[in-house]
Amino acid sequence: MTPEDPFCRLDRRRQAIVSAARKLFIDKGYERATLGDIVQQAGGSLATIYKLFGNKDALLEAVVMENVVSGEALIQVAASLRDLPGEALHDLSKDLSALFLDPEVVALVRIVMARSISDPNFARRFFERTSISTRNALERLFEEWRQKGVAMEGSPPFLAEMFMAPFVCDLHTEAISHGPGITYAHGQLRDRTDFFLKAAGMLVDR
Amino acid sequence: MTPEDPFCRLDRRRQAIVSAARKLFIDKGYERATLGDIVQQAGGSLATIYKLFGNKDALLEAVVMENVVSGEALIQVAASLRDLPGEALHDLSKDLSALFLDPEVVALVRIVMARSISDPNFARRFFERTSISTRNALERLFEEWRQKGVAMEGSPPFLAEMFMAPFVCDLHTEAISHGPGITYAHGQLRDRTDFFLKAAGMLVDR
DNA sequence: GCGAACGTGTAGTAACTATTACACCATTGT
DNA sequence: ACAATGGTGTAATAGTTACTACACGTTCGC
Repeated sequence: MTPEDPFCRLDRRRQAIVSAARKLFIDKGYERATLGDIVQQAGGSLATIYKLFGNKDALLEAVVMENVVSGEALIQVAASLRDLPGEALHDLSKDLSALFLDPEVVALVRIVMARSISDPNFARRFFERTSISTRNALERLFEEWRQKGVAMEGSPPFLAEMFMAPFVCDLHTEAISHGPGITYAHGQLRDRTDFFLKAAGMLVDR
Repeated sequence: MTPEDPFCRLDRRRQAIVSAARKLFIDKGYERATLGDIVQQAGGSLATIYKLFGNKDALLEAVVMENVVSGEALIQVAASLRDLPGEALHDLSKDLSALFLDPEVVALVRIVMARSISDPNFARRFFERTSISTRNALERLFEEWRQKGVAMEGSPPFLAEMFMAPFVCDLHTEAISHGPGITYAHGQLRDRTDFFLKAAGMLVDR
């Protein structure tokens, strides 16, 4: 009658706390979300939070690092499904924009950027596990293509940067303007990618 | 013996307060910078702050809005000094990157993004007076060139977005990674602009 | 010089928050 | 059933903060 996970109650509590904390940090920001709020939403007890995390900072660390998503996987999938680089990049631009504009991701970026003022290292760690990791994977992909003989103008790091810039720019815009979400006009993502392909000398004729 | 500005003491006080507040908001963030800190640094009295601004939020508003810088002026200057669009854009890329990576600008972006969580309208106003205003000016410039017969592929809004993306991306990176400042490798800015010019079909031969 | 407007300094208030301490239930292995 | 472990609920602490109230000194027009 107790089919509980092997990590019985404590772990469910932990998940409930992290989940409630994430919601509240996203809604009100780190400083304005109080531990009282979190306990009220997660149920359980304040003492449990301190047993599990030690302090509020560590709770934020857990919330953020458990929700870190890199675009690395997307890149590998897009590259493996498509033979032509152009097509792979078109797919990738759709996936990347969806990932970067996910409201939870945007909200996390806001929180981390706020925190970066008083804890620069924390922000840098977050940034390395998300954006930098994505850029590195893209860089490796360009390098791989180049070695297979795909024609391209510009070094892989440069191309990776130029390909990602519009998506990072969207993420930044969304995070700061706090708008209702960016929606792409029909063909806009395609135009972007074609723009990149042309400049990179990777556009297969017409 | 009193060559004070016409706006005598009160205005000097106001400037001292805004200046001290800016420094402290930048160093510690909005929430962690206390009015006590500000009074201590600016001299004067807490009562004066409340007489001048009413509350802490309004002080932030004053600090941020008095330091808003748009790239609009840079665009007009670059356009008027150079005849060839390509050369104007090369100049502009240097000026824009310098503006967007100015440590004070980056720090303000961090503060505003943090504040956007609890005051979305404030952040949107800031964003409109900086990034959007710059993009609009760039858009008008492309439109002007087009009407003068300059060949280009893509609509002015699209081109403006694509030209600005790498600079916004740098700003975002700098704000979140809190690094020691981005320094461009020799020729990197030039490569970026050439990359854009080629994709936009604006590269004059060779 | 004088009086009034103007800033200043100080002290106080009321609210809030992270963190700790501790006495109760509940669940579990035996 | 029983003790022990583990989580809960509550309450208290200690520190901080935005904001207010007020009496004192300073400046300025005249």
